[in-house]
Amino acid sequence: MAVRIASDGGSRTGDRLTVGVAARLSQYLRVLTQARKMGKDRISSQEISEYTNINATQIRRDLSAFGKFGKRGVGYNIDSLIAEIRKILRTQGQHNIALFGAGRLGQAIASSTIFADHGFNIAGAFDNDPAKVGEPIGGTTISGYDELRELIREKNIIVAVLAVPPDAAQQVADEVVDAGVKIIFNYTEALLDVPHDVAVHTTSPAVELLYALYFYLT
Amino acid sequence: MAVRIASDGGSRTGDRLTVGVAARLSQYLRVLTQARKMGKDRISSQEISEYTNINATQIRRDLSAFGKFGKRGVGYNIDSLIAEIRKILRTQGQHNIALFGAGRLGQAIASSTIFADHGFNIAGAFDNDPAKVGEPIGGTTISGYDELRELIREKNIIVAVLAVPPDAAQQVADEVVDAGVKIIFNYTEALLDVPHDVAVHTTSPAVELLYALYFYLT
DNA sequence: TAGATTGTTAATCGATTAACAATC
DNA sequence: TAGATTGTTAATCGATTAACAATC
Repeated sequence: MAVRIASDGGSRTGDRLTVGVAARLSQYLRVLTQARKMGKDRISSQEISEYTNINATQIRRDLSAFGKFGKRGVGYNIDSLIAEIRKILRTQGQHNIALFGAGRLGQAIASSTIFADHGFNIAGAFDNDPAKVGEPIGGTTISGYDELRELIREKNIIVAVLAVPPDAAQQVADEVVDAGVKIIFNYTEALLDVPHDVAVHTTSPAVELLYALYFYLT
Repeated sequence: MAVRIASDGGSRTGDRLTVGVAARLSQYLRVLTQARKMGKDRISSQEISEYTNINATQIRRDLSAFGKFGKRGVGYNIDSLIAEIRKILRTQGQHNIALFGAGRLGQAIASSTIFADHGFNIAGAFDNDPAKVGEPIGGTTISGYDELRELIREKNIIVAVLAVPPDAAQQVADEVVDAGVKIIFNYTEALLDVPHDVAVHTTSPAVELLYALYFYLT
């Protein structure tokens, strides 16, 4: 467990990060990972700011609460900053996740590097179409829903990604929750009812557009 | 233009919403739209809270800054609340958007209702594969990049959705910006460099998972 | 009437920002 | 040395929350 620190400017309460800080650190990680992929070695708070729309002072403030990771006049070394943030977020290892739905969206997800880039390994994929069961998808094979419980337990999966039709989403959510999943990433527009100890994250591109449009229109 | 209001508890500065309020109102709209689709007529701030992870008091506070939309002891009428929020966000009409990339992800986007549900009409779709040009996708037809400028001007498009391979993303971004697009919704993990008057929104499911995982692990 | 839920207040806490000395 | 950028302070602003009267 982490060391309890009394005064840190609000980034931690007790030994837990605040929601805001954890969200921002994750954003920095996205930019750093991609910048490294593009061959960059170091980056300034100003550059991170341009890609995240988070104020540069806020970024330096967030980071300096945990140590002096930068070099004045130079910026931050990307490799070491990634390592530091991973340490802070305690997400250094690999995590197995399960994908539900092997349609166009599911296939697009499985063949992209968006999850793998951040240490998430698609360890199981499920579809209710018998014709798809046994077919390869990404680095794994499509399974039927009858193998769900066993695979989730065996691979120690706590994250489920839902890429099923919206009218099937609640049923799949019920099944994965029952099998022990604690975090659901919902690509459908369905509103999911889950127990309080399960977290649901729903992507809603249209919502983000609505709000971007407001600032364009005004 | 809107009426200037002096004192409203911080939800507006001058006649513009603050970023936080606009983002939350968009979230409420997502939940309301989906709740209506599921046949509900009214909803309480507590229910909206459960689906958005935004505090119920905050929700009532946000809404009451613009009028008394609810009924004590009853809740909010979904249809009228949707209309009110659309009025506040000035997004009552239809908006034409353009989709770039007609691969699995692009096809999944075009055939889902996530954009249509919020008034976004995919008025153009582009792919650089000549074999795909002319094929139907969603409610439109795939065009080649040579038709880009004309179509964007003709259909008055200011929003581009990027579902292309990551290594093509910057080039497509450059072209759409040049053609007049002001908002880019980026489904790729690429970091996009654009002029300051263009807004980029990047989806990063893995980032949201990292951060959800942190709160699960601690 | 009794129960439920809004609208609103007041207090606290975290986020944001400008500014600048320190230093690479 | 000159230029750049971090680390940090101080001040302000917006978000969050509990509590509860109003009222459907």
